[in-house]
Amino acid sequence: MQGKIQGMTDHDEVLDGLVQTSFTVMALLSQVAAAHDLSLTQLRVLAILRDREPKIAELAAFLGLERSSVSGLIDRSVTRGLVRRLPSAEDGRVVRVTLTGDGQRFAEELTGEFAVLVEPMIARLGRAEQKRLGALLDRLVER
Amino acid sequence: MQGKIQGMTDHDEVLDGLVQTSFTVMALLSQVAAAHDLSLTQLRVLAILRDREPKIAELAAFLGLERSSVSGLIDRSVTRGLVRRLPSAEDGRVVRVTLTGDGQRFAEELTGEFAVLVEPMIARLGRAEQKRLGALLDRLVER
DNA sequence: CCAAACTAGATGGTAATACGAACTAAAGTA
DNA sequence: TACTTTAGTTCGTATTACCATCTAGTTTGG
Repeated sequence: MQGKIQGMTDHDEVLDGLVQTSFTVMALLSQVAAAHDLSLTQLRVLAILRDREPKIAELAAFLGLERSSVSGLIDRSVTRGLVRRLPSAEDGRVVRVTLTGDGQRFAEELTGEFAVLVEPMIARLGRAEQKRLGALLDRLVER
Repeated sequence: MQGKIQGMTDHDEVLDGLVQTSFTVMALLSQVAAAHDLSLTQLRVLAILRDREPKIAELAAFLGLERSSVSGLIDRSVTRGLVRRLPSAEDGRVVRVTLTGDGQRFAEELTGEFAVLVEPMIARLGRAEQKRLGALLDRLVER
């Protein structure tokens, strides 16, 4: 890219940094996904399911998609054996989505691959800076 | 979301923060795009063209897409009068893509709307922290 | 200096998303 | 029990991106 642009306020600089960083991160995620014939959204679903067992509607809210879209999304992952639909005991209408064993292993693998790809980026910062960045980002997305 | 997860190293925390932040930023960008009947990619093209006049191939490399995809992408933006194809004088094969006047105004507008949406996020940090975050992010994506 | 090889971009066919509207089944409510 | 609401699915449609192919302009080698 082109580095800092003249005449930028601090505010603009954060803004630009966030956008640049986000596109870079998304590109790396897409790369991992593509390497395993997954869409970015499918990758995201696997990541989300690592520590949750959401209903379809919750998953939709999480992803910012319509329920109908998620339904199809889950279909494809079920077909690949990565994910399972569990009927809910309390409410016969709801479905809980969970990772299968394969899905879990796959999700770990993908996480690892992503970590390897981001590593060189993160490594540009020293330990202390990493810690500070982590804390700042956490505050940004908190709640 | 769920805040910090136990047993995370600093390293993992940055990683997680980057992903969370990226998805949030992308969601805001998508929101701006959707409000104006643009795809995220189209929005991105407008942003890129604000300070560049790339050939199709360069644009493709930038976006991480195939040239054929970019060709269609530009078609749609041309139809909307936002963008123009300029033949190159030196090489009769190449096309330079540039913003029209409308496109420029539109791009400014979109940038402004995005800034408004991100503002509350950034405002969670104090001035000094914003500055530090900006600097750290810049180092991450430098070059 | 002209034919062959290469390059930039466009086109056409295909597959994956995502949406909205309509539908089914299960709860909740009056 | 009938009416309404809710969860999820299904279906038809539009958009997006890919790959393979094609066209036109450029470069190179004989």
